[in-house]
Amino acid sequence: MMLTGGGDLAENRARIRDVAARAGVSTATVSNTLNHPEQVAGATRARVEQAMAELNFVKNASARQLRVGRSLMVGAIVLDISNPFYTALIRGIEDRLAADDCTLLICSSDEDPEREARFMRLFAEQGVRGVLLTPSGDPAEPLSYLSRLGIPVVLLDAESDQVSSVSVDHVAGARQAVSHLLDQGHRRIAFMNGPPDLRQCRDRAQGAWEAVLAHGLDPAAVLVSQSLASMSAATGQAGLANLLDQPGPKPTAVFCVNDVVAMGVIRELRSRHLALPQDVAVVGYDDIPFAEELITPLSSVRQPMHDLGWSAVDLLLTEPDQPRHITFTPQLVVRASSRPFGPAGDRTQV
Amino acid sequence: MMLTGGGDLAENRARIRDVAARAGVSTATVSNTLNHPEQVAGATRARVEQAMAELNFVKNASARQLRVGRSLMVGAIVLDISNPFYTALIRGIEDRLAADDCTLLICSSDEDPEREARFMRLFAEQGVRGVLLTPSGDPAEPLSYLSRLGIPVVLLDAESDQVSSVSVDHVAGARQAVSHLLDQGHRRIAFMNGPPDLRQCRDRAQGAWEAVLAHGLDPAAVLVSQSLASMSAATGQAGLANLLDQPGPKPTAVFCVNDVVAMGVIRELRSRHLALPQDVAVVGYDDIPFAEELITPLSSVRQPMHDLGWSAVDLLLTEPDQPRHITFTPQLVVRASSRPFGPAGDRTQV
DNA sequence: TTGTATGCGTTATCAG
DNA sequence: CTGATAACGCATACAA
Repeated sequence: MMLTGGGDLAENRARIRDVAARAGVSTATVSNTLNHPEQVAGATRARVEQAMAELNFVKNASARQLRVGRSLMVGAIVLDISNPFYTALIRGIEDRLAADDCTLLICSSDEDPEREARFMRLFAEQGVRGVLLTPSGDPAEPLSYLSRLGIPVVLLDAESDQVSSVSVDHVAGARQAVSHLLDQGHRRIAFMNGPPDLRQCRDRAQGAWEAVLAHGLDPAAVLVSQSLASMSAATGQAGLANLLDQPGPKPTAVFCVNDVVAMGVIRELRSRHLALPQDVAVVGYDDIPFAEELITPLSSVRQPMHDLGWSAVDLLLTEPDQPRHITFTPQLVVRASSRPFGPAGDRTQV
Repeated sequence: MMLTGGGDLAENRARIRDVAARAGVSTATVSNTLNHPEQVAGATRARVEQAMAELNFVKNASARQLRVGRSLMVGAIVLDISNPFYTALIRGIEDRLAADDCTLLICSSDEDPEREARFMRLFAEQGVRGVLLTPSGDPAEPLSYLSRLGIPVVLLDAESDQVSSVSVDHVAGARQAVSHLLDQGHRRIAFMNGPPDLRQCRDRAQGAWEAVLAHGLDPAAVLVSQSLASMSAATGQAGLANLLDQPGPKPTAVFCVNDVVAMGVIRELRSRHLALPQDVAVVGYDDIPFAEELITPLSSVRQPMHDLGWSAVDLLLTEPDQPRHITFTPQLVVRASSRPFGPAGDRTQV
């Protein structure tokens, strides 16, 4: 009848029981001191607190969570933690989370639905209080998984009528970017897009299309699109190389699905000795902090990264009866990479 | 005697008990199917697995952890998650962690010892299997806290004879950077350093000093150092502004404690219409992916970010009897920001 | 090969 | 205001 029980890690870790013994009270009182201090007499509370200090008492979150059924953790899945856009988003998330003193379990799906599913399971096993999801593809599957388990979700950059979501009007964002390029006289515009599985990519394609139509031009003639398998500098560079190697008229401008891809594009332009913006203009998306510091400061569509994260958590923790949808409007910031005249180092808005 | 028990979250979540009932076996058999499948007969195992699928069974990590005493999570504290250096490090950490299928709990201390301490407590409460720590100051306190609780630690960019650590030879790194600037003829070099609480900052100061001595010059005359309260673009910019506003001879070169600070410095130079590198040369540290894409490609001391993270986890999970210390040697990458001749857009090494 | 029974550390109920 | 005690879901020793 020898149970091994207890792990090796917590060998000599003080439990509530030990604190109780030392303070000469019951475990219930210790627990109350911890969770309902107002119900404990000042003197006893002091004794208990002293005992806790002396024994280096640390709560056992597993035991607590097992008992109460929910944790103070929130899970978040972002597409790519290396992208400064997502680290800025994470800041917003953490700031709002701190107010409810929850902590964040962040995972980077790297746009891989399988990784995403794995992290989903992890979150479920951990009993997170909720999940913020930037889906790698169709959110239907992860959504039904979480809903079956009763875990609240807020979608980022995706929508569903089942759950709340926070989005950016990417149609408008892309429209601004492409309109701007058309205004500059560009009539052959490459669009380095991400995988069409991502709604934000489809929306940006839509916005680009609309902008061309609004200028009374034929989108099929003006836009030459390329879908990248993932959104990294490397794929952006390879994508543009591929596009430029095709026969036919070359684009005079490139609109990129995000700034990291734009960095790859710029790298490729430079390696071909194409001048930016004289030979080819470039506009990115996200307006990460590095955008304005690049060799040629990059025009970009700014998203309110911090607010996105903040609002998403707010929806999650507030949990309205009806799913709510918040939409932000992005703002094009024009810099030298798409402004043909004036000194390259010249800085303008923002 | 009505116990509320169980939380609201997991209201209708299948437990091992439910799976057992459905499969017509005992809970022990279900548990075995999960953790020791080889001990279960093929037929029963199939029945159990089917039942799990039908019920959407998800393990309860809290209960499991409470029983076995340790979790499969590892905690990591980085100084600043917005800095691409740390996201690259995190990649290395995750890659190694995946091999032991552990998951990562990442927190950004923002160089604040209080935040660091809070996360430390969180890790302890969660019963993490170990901690990777980039300390915000003197590691003595967090170290003794964790050791009291029996939680293994590996230090990053800090050392102690109590625990294993992974470092970079920052003395050598700074020496290379400053030697290079001296070789270019600079005799008045500003050093925008971080807080002296950080060992890596003290080491880099030491390396800078040594480089000047090695050139037979007087460090006090050549180096003008400034300690920034934190290492961000904003503090870097403010620091340089402050320094340039002082009376006396102006520096002709700036060595920055990291690339993000260098970005701020460059911003300030630009706002004063000082040309890079003709008026002032700049060298950064870390060689983040953006360094070579900046307006003027930035010379920087490259650290093996991925390997740093990977090795740290390896030490943590291997847990040698004796603390081990791994030291990497960084490598200066020279780019246009510190090379006075040749066209600015010219790219060389790497 | 499978089933029975027990305890991990905590919290909440209820009685004193 | 405090104490005794039963669960929370799971993994294990041991019996069958």
